[in-house]
Amino acid sequence: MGRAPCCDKANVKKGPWSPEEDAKLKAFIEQQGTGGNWIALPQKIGLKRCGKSCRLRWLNYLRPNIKHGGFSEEEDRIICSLYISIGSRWSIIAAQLPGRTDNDIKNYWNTKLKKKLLGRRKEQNSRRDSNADARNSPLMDSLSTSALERMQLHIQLQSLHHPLSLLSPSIWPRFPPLFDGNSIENNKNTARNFIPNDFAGNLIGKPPSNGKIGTETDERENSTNGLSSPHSTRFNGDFISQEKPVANSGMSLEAIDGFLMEEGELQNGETRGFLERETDRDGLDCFREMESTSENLALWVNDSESGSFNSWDTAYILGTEEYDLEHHLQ
DNA sequence: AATCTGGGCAACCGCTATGCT
DNA sequence: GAGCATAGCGGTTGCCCAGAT
Repeated sequence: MGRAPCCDKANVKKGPWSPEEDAKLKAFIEQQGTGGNWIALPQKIGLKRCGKSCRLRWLNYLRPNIKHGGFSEEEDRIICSLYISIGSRWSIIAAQLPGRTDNDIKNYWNTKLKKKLLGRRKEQNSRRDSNADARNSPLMDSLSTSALERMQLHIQLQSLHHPLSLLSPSIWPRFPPLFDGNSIENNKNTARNFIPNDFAGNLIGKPPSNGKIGTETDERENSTNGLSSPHSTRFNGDFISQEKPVANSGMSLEAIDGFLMEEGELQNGETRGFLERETDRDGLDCFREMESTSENLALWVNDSESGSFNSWDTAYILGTEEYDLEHHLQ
């Protein structure tokens, strides 16, 4: 027998929220909080809504200090930086942008930012075709969509800086890391080198107590009234502050700025001061993923259900020097 | 003016993680 | 440890609207 539904689907209203519903929900939560039980909340206040729907409405729309639209360039860069590093972990990305919701960022990325970054330089298509053999390899097939997308972004970035590099028959041109020199500590090929500092220090620094690869839990509404601590994210018990945006991100904002170059600069082959180092390509976990696929598959956390790899999880493993791999693999 | 098309965004769905008994 | 309820997350859907035809 399957699990009982969280609500009576037949008697639950769907679709857009009315101002009256918003007012009811907002007033109740502001006065009494969620009571730690979203499922029971709609009944308490006489809303014919699913508890999950109430939670989503509160988190994404009614919660105080929510910002909608009008993303700044600084926010663009942070989103790009984190997406390239950790992929579509929207809740984590949102944690670094106070007032922004994961849904908002996800929509913004899917509808605007991604196109902004990937849609440039259509004339580069023929060059990319020259690498078709590499892209069609079994190795590439085993990579997650997210990793491929991030790799595509990085390759594009590479092509901007070294236009001839994509003519190379090798799929492993030298990919300079997307970091400034300050964040690279001892070049130990750890995730600390490419995960923004807050993550490296507070999220990756400790192995999970249960030996499982980390999962993150958004704690924004876990307080009793759902109002306090609107920006703290838990990762296996370690909290990171969301009050401190990644201004000191390990990934140089100037590097991300390269994504946002205007077409004229591209045409002129100009760059704006990113990708100065030529030492390695370990700056991005999408490449780490590729290497792992061919050589170190055992290090990977393979989600056999979905068939996808999780590059953030890998970043966790590789980024934790003291982490016991054997323990993880047991 | 009517219809079509695509973008933007709110909301929903399904799955996994977590906590409790 | 098992089973269940709930929370949370990310992907997807579908509606609305503006611009194009």
